[in-house]
Amino acid sequence: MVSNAKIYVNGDTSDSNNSSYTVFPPCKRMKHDDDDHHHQRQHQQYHNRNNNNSNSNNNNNNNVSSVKFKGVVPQQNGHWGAQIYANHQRIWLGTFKSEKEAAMAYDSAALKIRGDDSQRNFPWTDNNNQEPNFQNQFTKEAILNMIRDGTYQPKFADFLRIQSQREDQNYIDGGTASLNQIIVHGDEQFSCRQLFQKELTPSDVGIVFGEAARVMYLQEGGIDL
DNA sequence: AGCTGTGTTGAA
DNA sequence: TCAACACAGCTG
Repeated sequence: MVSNAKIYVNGDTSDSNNSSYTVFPPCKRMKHDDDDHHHQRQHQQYHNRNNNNSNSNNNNNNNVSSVKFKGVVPQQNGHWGAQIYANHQRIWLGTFKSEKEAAMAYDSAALKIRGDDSQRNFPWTDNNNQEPNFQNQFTKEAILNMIRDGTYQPKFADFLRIQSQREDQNYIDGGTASLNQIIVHGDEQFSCRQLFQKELTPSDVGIVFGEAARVMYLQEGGIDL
């Protein structure tokens, strides 16, 4: 259970603002607050299990939550274990501070073990639909080990980051025409290329367009800082 | 001592 | 296949 996990990119698009947020390694995370449970109720519709016993919401006697995720089991101390079964064996995926993390661990393991049409806890999103491509780089054992040691999510986040940078670069490389596009600003007209060559500082470029544009700036003869 | 993960069992 | 439960054994 050791990692330097920083961001968690899997799953939850019901987050209002973005698709990534700060996390801690498995079993090292802060307690989740109530809005976490709102998300879980939504997901329970997707993962439609236990719909019958709606009165189980009043979990009065013990630490077992009313919201059940597939492959997630409560631990004595309030933590959550994740597990998946394959060929008559339980594969333990680790323990987590929140049900949601454990449920995400299950989804990632299920994707590798059972494929992308397996039943999962969270729906597919723009982010996690790249997950099969990410997983194809690794063996099943490697994926499971990453899930267990907490490095899976940060590595997947790196994968997504690199992917989006490549897309940015492709846009610039293949976008010569758009560089020559004329922009009208007041009485003045200039091309996008002129903007690159004359108007922007490296920091401007970095802020507005990110790393890919910084490379473009350097290719155009800009000076790196 | 606290926690993790395995052993086991019964339900689906 | 799956989760509930108990607890052995590991770790800090």
